Amino acid sequence: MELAFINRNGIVPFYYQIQQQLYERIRLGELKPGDALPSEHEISTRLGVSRMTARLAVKSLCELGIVYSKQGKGSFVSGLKLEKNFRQVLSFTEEMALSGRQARSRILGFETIPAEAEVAQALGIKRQESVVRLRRLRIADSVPMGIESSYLPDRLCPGLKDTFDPRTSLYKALSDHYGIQMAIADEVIESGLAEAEEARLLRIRRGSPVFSFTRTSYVQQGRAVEYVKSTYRGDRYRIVNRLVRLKHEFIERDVKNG
Amino acid sequence: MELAFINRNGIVPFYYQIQQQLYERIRLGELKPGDALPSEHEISTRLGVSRMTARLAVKSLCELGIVYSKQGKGSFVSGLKLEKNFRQVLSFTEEMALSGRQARSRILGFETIPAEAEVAQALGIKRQESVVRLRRLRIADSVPMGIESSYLPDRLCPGLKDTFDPRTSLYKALSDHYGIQMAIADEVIESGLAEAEEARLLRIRRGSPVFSFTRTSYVQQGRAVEYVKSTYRGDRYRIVNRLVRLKHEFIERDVKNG
DNA sequence: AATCCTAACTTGTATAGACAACCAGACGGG
DNA sequence: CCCGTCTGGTTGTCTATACAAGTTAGGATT
Repeated sequence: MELAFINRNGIVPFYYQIQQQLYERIRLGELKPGDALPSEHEISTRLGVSRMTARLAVKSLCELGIVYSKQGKGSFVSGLKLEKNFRQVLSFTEEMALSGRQARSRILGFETIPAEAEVAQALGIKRQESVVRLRRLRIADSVPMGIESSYLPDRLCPGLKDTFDPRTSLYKALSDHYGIQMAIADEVIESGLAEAEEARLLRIRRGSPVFSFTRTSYVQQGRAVEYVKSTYRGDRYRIVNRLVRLKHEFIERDVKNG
Repeated sequence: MELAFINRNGIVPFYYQIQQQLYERIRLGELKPGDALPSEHEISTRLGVSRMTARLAVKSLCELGIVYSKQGKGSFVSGLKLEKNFRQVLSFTEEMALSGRQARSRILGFETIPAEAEVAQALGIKRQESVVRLRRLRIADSVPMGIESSYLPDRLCPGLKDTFDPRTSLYKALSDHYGIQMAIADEVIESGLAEAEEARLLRIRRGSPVFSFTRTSYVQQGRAVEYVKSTYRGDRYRIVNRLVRLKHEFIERDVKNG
């Protein structure tokens, strides 16, 4: 186990390298659910970093729900497999990779159109302003899972249609060609029924249960850059989430019944 | 702005007090969306704590999506409102209170029964072992929202039926009478269709879209103490979540499509 | 034998300081 | 005027250390 100072992205922080090493050991099954991670002290002496750096690595895995720490005992691998990550903005492919599935996409449509009211409001632009719409069928292990329609203001990413390589990530294209980096996303999840066209594409019956996701992504200045409406199969897709009862409750108001 | 060492829960960490103070200033509108927070240096000198402590306070607000930080510039209030907290274990009433609604419950059933296979497996007990089942209709602003069935091993909370006051929280009863404190919960969310009895209770049509929640709650030792199956109306209930894009991407493997 | 207590381990909080990376505005030379 | 450079301020990472607090095992005491 060695720390490299450099990778293709330039300098990589120690804590991040340690985080990756630990995750790799978990992913390979060397550390199984319930197993204790090396203690912060052991990591720090073994790798020659300070305990705070080792701690940062473990803490970042905690935030992802992959491990949990108990004061006085140690840090342990949590047995929960995340099928949907509720902490990070992840692309469909990243999400599937986390649960060990092979993701593919089929582009259903890619055009520049005037924004309809709902899209304009979400993106904070005028009605009829040009937006790019990218419609994709998302496929995991050859099974169609969902339909995603992404809307982006054309002004922010002119010529996206020409520069975008469908084999790469949309987020990567936005970052590389336009310097746009997503920071925060708000997501609304609703339960609905498959409409005719959705049912056909997803190979399910009309009226089958589906998830409807509506996601608005923002850059750090708070400006919305992407609005996504998705429909996912209710029979194949489910959301797994781990909730933590915080030591110090963030919300402390007078809530009495429960 | 002063730091108190003690509150009703005992000693409260500095960083948490600072976090609360900052959040209060945001909540009251003293710090508006887009405004810069005091710099870590300013917080540390003004309050007489180290910069790392001030940083911890700001970072915890970042994780909640309430503020964002930019290297070289500062930390800023993000302009987004949080409707539902997806990080903490919250009871129905707490959840409704957060979105400003009045919550009520009607007890549909409360009995001690032998555990069926699904319940036994989730709770890690033998089949046929006694479990308490509490079935409640959850009502928000006089509108029926969902049906919750909680299962608890009778062994862990003998006599719950007698001690439980339906007007108070189940979690509070478990904590007060049995010393049981929830620490972690794993939740699975699925999309489904309302069955006949559910539809009747929720006053919706059979076959309407619903959310199915399955939640297993654990105490810190990792033992399961509660298994909850819920069905919530798809037309009235929705999940709002905020996601954060991490600076260093967690997944760096060969993810090509996105 | 049962109980208490201590020691050694863990994570949690906090300090004081250092340098790097990044940003903006001021300043200067072309 | 334009364009680098400098400079001071910010967050990001990291070190070394210290003590608090929770857990566990084993030894001492009763």
